[in-house]
Amino acid sequence: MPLSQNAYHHGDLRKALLEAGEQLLAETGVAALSLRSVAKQAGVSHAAPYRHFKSKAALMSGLAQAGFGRLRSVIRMAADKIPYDPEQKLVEAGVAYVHLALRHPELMQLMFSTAPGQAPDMQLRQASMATLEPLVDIMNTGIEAGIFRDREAHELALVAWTSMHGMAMLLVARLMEIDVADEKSLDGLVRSVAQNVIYGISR
Amino acid sequence: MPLSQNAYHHGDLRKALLEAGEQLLAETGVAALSLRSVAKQAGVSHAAPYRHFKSKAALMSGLAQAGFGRLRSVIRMAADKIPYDPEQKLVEAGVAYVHLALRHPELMQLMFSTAPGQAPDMQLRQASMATLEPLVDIMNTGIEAGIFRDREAHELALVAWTSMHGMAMLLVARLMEIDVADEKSLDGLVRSVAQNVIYGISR
DNA sequence: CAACTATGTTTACACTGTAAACATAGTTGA
DNA sequence: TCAACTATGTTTACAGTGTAAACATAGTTG
Repeated sequence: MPLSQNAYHHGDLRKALLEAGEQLLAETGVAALSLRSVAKQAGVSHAAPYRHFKSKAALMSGLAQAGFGRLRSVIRMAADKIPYDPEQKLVEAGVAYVHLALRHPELMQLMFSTAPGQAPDMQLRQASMATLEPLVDIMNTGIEAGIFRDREAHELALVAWTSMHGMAMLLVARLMEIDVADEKSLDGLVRSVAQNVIYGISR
Repeated sequence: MPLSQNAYHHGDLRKALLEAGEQLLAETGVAALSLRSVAKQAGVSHAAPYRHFKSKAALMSGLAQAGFGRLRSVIRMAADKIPYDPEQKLVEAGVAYVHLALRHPELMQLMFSTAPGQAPDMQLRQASMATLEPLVDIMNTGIEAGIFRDREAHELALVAWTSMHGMAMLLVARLMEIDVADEKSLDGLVRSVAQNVIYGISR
């Protein structure tokens, strides 16, 4: 039995470690997320992770990449729910962005706290920039429909991304004076900011 | 000599620790910033900081507060340089925000990485929200001058803050495809985003 | 000047990331 | 077939971490 799990060889420890890390991240927070605790959660010795990740940072990067995947997917799903209206697509994308951030604050912090001032590894960078894709798509349809100003879609998408991201991170850090648990007022804030962004990019 | 420095009692160890922390933060990065290294840098034993900060987190919070003070001051100075034009004030505030972030990426990361999902201590929260004040002032003058839309200044300031902040943090994390060292293109990006924000809040 | 308080140091402990030496299982080539 | 090899685990070791407790010293106050 080559790929099965037995006492010694795990089967797919890499995936198991990422899952264990994700769970511990949500439960205990990013500060308490140690390599050793992840290994224990996955049921292996504390040095086993080094066969699949060259350092703790590499494991973290793996978790962050998965997070970016989910973020992009959530944004795209939110936009796809609205069939035609690009403005409404943008609003819903913003709401989805903020909601995901507040449901997984620890993951969000991890994703965007690459060692500051030094480049993240290429895979992580690629995963993060993929976040922009759904926004660029929205902008393109909006531009073609004559709703948004005729600039490069990338430029307009950046405006949307920066403000969504800033809002999400300030909310996660509890640095804005708003009760995050009150979904009514939270969504109101998001829609207000999103609407102002739309004003800015509409013709 | 009551307040002098002698072999045993330091004089003002609290301030010395904050200064040592600030220096080490810039030099070695937030990941390598340990309580013990700060104590050593300040020339005291590794447990001495506990007489002035109840935990490492409290020291970090102190550093973050000082950072918020600098951020607010930099924003205000940038806005004050422009005498009349509120739009231009806003652009310069954005440029200043991003420049400070890129000159002190480690500090920035520290300031906005409060343990996610749980409220920061009141002093830190207060310090962070004071960042909004210069922006609110700009909005008020813009609204009174009939340049910006007649909404609550706070609402408009939030739009500006979120997008400035998002851009700054994405740049610090090196998650945007732009050469941060190239000041020309960096400022171009900032001004582009700022201009779009202004479109959005202008009447 | 005795008691008290503030502010340091020393010692101790459990935990961390990581490297090195070792063990075991699966794969491969003569 | 089975010996060599590789992949993937474990164990042991080490320096560094945050923090608590016991202790030491200086400044302040009755």
